[in-house]
Amino acid sequence: MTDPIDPHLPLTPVAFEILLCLSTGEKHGYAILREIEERTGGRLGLHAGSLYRAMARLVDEGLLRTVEAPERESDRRRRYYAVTALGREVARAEALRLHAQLEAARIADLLG
Amino acid sequence: MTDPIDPHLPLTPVAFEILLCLSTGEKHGYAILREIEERTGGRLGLHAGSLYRAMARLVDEGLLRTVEAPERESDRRRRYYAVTALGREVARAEALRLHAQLEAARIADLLG
DNA sequence: ACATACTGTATGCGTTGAGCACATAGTGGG
DNA sequence: CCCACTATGTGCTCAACGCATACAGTATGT
Repeated sequence: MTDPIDPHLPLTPVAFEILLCLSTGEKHGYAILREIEERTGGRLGLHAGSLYRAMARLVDEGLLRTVEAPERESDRRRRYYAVTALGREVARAEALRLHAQLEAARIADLLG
Repeated sequence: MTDPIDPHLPLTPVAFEILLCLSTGEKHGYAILREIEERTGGRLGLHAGSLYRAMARLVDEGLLRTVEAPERESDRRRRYYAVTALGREVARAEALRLHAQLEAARIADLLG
């Protein structure tokens, strides 16, 4: 059978960050931008343009989907996104791949 | 002061794999190819062309350097590579970045 | 009411990195 | 001496991102 997950790997750093961010709840683009900026301490210089394009692509690939804005939302410009079941599986597979890589890094004595 | 490490991050998955591989000793390209193929179980479909081009780029950026072939080497086609001091620092920084990402993944309950 | 700054999404342009096919040469076994 | 395998490398193309820029909605101050 053809694996629905494998062809999406490896995820780009940007794509993986987005999926991680949305794994903890539905959010709109700009909120994701600020969250990643804060979590990485600005180390991953993520530009707005890159983010919105990446999200559009992820929707296209079926890893994300757009959702209705929550009830109390006042700003009608905001577009909310959620991770699909497939997106969650892909993110999990990517996390496992990275985990294996870090095992190798530990063996190579790059970490403590 | 200008940071010599940051501008290299994030590394591409291919570049990081190569640096990891060479962290455990000097090797030639094809050996790296087979080692990555085996370690990732073929999941990272690394093509020869991508590998050699990536290595040339890493040499250009000062993360790798070419070295003399070991004494007992019989196949004169082989070109040996080693990680530079900068390359090792960059690989370490990338490993730390990924480690932080995986922490976030664990919080998002993507891992066990 | 109006100016201004900030929030939020999006597109145009150029560069870079990788997939894939292919080229070419050296090595070793039957 | 074939032929398969090892080993490195190039041409073509496309995907993803950095950066600049555009533009609309929102909030704040005077």
